Amino acid sequence: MESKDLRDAGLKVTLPRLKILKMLEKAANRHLSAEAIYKVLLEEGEEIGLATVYRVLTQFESAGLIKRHHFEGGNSVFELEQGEHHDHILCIKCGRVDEFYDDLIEERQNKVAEKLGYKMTDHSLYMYGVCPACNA
Amino acid sequence: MESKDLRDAGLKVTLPRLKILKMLEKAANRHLSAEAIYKVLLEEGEEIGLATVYRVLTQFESAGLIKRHHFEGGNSVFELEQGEHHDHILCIKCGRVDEFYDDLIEERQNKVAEKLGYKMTDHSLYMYGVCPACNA
DNA sequence: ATAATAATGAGAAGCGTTCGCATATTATGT
DNA sequence: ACATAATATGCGAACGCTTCTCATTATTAT
Ligand SMILES: [Mn+2]
Ligand SMILES: [Mn+2]
Ligand SMILES: [Zn+2]
Ligand SMILES: [Zn+2]
Repeated sequence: MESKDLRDAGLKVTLPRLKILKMLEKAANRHLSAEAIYKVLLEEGEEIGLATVYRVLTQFESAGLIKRHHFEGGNSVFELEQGEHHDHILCIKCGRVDEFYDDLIEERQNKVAEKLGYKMTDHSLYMYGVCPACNA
Repeated sequence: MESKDLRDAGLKVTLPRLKILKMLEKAANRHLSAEAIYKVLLEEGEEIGLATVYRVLTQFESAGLIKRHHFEGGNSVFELEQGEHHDHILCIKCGRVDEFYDDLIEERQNKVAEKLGYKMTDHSLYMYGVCPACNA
């Protein structure tokens, strides 16, 4: 239940927060922009402001409920945090996003950071290309 | 000589282009923002507009003379293209940028793209952490 | 030199995002 | 349930980075 998730995160249970969280859980596309979320809510007849969407998403991020990504070209996208880390590959033709996880890449990243004397806190790996469908 | 580089790229040889290219070649910091380049040129007494800096950098990028990076947090940075691809690790405390290249990571990326049926055109890998100096 | 062509600087505009504030909603204690 | 305190909301203005517009100036080809 979404209300519990919000309370656990120390956030008041409000309509905008419930709607946004539900949308991130049910959306066909796992990766949504603030603008996209805002538009869908408007179309569903909600009275919501774009500033609220941004505010709530930032709060969700701080609370660890969602993750923010900076894909190439403009705006941020958000996805539900579901424990397992993964990286992304994007189609430059149709915008499709696929997820992957590669143990060896993760391991080598740690090795590189260690060799350079860094204490790594985060990393982002984005790959860009043409997806199978767009190759036909 | 910079004039030749510009002509080879099909660009007219102008003062702003020469200055910017020279700065990218001589700068202590390999990774410069448009704003940073602009400020230095102003301090050196040049009459230049920020719009020109942005325009020229975009042209250099199209001509393959430089590479643009979108590091976390705000503005793009540019560096001279010198043949060998590399990735970056950034210090979140002092902003230091280190470069690295890992054969195994590159290879695994290709494997991942292949498995997912993508024709990869590009990738960006940024790692974030605390550098050796900032750990002391 | 001249004419044709392209680049420049200045400021306005664009875009995604955040801020400020008066109003509305939620949580708390009775 | 009700009053109260605390917090969140929607709106519009403002922000920071980047691109555009356009009259002026510089570069190239003749
Ligand atoms: Mn994802
Ligand atoms: Mn570099
Ligand atoms: Zn595609
Ligand atoms: Zn550092």
